[in-house]
Amino acid sequence: VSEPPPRHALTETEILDAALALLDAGGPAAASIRGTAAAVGVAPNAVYTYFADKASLERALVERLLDLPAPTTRSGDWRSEVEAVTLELRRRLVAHPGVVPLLLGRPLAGTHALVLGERLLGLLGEGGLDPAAAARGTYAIMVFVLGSIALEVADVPGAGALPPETERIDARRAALSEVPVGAFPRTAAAAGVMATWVGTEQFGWGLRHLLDGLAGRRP
Amino acid sequence: VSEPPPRHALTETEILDAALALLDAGGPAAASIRGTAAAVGVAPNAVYTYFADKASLERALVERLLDLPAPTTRSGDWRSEVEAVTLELRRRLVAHPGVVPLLLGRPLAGTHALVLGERLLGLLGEGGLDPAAAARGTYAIMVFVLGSIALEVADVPGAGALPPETERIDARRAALSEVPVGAFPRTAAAAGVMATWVGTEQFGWGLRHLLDGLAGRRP
DNA sequence: ACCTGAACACCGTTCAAGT
DNA sequence: ACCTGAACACCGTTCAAGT
Repeated sequence: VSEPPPRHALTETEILDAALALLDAGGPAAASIRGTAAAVGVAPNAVYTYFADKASLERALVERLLDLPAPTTRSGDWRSEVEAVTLELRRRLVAHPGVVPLLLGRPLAGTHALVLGERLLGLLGEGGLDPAAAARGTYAIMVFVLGSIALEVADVPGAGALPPETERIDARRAALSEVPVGAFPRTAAAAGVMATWVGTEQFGWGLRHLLDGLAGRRP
Repeated sequence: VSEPPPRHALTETEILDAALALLDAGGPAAASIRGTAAAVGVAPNAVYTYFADKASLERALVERLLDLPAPTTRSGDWRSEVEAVTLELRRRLVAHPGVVPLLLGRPLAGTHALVLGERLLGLLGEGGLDPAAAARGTYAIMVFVLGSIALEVADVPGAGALPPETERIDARRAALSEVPVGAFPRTAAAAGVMATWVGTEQFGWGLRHLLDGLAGRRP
């Protein structure tokens, strides 16, 4: 006799999709086990059939976001290639701000983090860095990328998705305009420049200068 | 007639001390309002006399940790001065790993963050960077410092304080030794170097190379 | 194998009441 | 002004039970 089909043909992907949607809509706290279960239409404890605990679900969510597409074409030299791969990583994470705290809260130990590290190691080797410097340089680049993303996502007040860049620039400008000029003259003077540091431009500027330093080359 | 003294002469500092102690002992989740209240011997809702909500308490905790001692002596040129101030910031944050997620989760908008930014702006100005480059460079340095701290703290598995460096190096070595050599040849080859990247040394290495790049100077 | 109902031990926060 | 008791609406997780 054949078995009756299960009432819910639930999959891990379905659960992760629901959790990510909640995260995007409501911020880091929104992706509760109970909320995710409700979103896919099961009882809270049904989630434990697929994930051992909440940490496992979060790990899977992060891992999926770090699964960058394999590079197909070379855009240029090793420097622009490093820029391309880190920009893609940044784009993905900034698109899902709620996942960023989950990424920053646990070790960068997954398969896709290894893939990324291996790729950066190869590119820095191409750049003429000896193996030790390439390894340390790879770590420094990851530090810069994750730090950029952390600061960018932290700047968004509410939960959910990042507002468009023009709004974020206006918000920064408003915040910086309240810096007391007497106590912070340099900050106040630089406020105009600093307000526009939203998005990929400031990221690219800093990364290129870091690569300059790693390559021992004048910017 | 004189008023009777309050039963508990509670202060904000007392509450923050208790919350920090819980954070250091039990990790980010340990500093609950209820736990903190119990630690100082009051009912949970008594905390709301001093802090509007949990976010306010966390903000105060972060702000207190960013209150770096004012520089008294100049250690050398602008580069070593940048290194000194960021090392001090890193030292403080790494000493209280539980606070790091709280710092990374909200905008860097407090008074002490402004003080730090103003100081870095001045130092980069000394280094000959024009105001715009000094402003962008300051942001890049903050990105690198916070990224370093995030990665370092995230690498610690359990809650509470960071274990001694020798233990952390052993743990990294063990984790890296399990990287499949076939799929990740460069990572496996560099595992020996990478295992020892705990602590201030790798931080200083990366920071100096970033400053090299910002200053347009060969390392 | 997969799901549910019910429960346990927690949360942050609010409100009315006490001193 | 400051604190408490009690309650509300949440959590993650476990366990026994159902199919």
